[in-house]
Amino acid sequence: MQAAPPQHLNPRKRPRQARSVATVEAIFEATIQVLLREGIHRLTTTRVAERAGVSVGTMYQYFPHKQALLYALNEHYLDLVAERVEAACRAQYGASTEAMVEALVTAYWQAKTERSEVTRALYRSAVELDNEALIDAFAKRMDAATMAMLKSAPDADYASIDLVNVTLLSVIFGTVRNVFERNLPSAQQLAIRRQLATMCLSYLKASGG
Amino acid sequence: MQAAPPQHLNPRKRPRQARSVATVEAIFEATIQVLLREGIHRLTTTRVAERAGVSVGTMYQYFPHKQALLYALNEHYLDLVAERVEAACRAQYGASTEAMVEALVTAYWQAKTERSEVTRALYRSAVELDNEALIDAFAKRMDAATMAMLKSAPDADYASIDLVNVTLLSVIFGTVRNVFERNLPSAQQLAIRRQLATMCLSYLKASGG
DNA sequence: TCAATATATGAAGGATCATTCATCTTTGGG
DNA sequence: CCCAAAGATGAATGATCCTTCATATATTGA
Repeated sequence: MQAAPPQHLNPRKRPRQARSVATVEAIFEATIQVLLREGIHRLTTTRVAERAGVSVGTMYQYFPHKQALLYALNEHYLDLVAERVEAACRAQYGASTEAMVEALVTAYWQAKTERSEVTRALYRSAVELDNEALIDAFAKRMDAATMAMLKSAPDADYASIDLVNVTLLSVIFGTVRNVFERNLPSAQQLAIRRQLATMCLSYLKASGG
Repeated sequence: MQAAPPQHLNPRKRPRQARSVATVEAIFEATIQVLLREGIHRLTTTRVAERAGVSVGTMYQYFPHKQALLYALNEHYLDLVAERVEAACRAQYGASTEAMVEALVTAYWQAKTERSEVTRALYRSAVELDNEALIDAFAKRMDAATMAMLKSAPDADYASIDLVNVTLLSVIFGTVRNVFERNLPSAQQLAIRRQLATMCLSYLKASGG
């Protein structure tokens, strides 16, 4: 995610020695842990530092403030998700519409639910964070990835591919989050996921796929 | 929303005189205002009281603590949304599948986006709030409302209506939220809404509607 | 009109937190 | 081996907040 972060959210300095690289990693990990175990209103710089096994001061060497830490964390996470979806899309170039939809739904769903507590924690950390730039960049990346995939379909000819594409993504991303947040039994989650894929496929077919 | 709130979130006492009814209303309104103008991390009991034109002490006569206030606020809001969707569903008993889907998508979409800043503010207020009971109750109400509507269709016979119904709701609710949060231009929002209705309709048709 | 009850006040207590900075320790290239 | 730069420390500061309670005012039914 190379969205230029809002000025004030820039990291303070980059780790140069192996020691500090480890420190920064520990801080990220600790942030997730605290978020998970204590919730966002108990996510304290001191607590994070403590769990990371460093002192508060150290944290402030790399992040100018708490928000910057959370920003960086979200950036990292979205990057992982984006990469996985992109890879899944690339793998389907020239494939059938059916394979494309299946791959897209599966890739996104898994990326989000594999470590669902972490995902949940990050959703929470993002509230009240100026991360519009992050979300935008993510959306654009996903848009480009799926668009390229759809265009490579040998048997498809969409009337308005932009609209079809943005709809597809909105529906998939939205549904995943909704199911995810309702914390339904996993059997039901799986069933819905299948239905979703079916629904998207018939939508694409009807739209020229 | 009659979900028994977690014990600790119960309101402290009910307003009995006209005066205090007005006070409670003012507090609700003020909470939304503060949430809107200042964000959740500046949502302070003092600030809310100030904006409501009462003293902090007064707030604590009706809400045992901040969380209880936010809980009550969300309860109120979800109630409004639920009522509107229920009414929309009731109005379509016996109608065509097409009319049903259109009505459902429109009702929910409008309920959420009509005062979109308020919706956004409430989404934020709900984070880090023990409102699972609220969400569950809301989901159940919606489930019942749409299920009754679908069953009343003269021309439909769904293989597994439970799954179809829960999928439909997940997709609609999820998509609305996704589009909503991405803050797309309203022309595009409208276009996606139309696509969504189309998509749901073809899904229902294919499922036996 | 007059208690009894309901409602409102807001200063003060107690707690938590984000952030800084003077000081100390470690690292790695020469 | 040495030292300049990098990294780490954590007590202290200043600010903000939630919540309480002793006190004051308003309302209502009799």
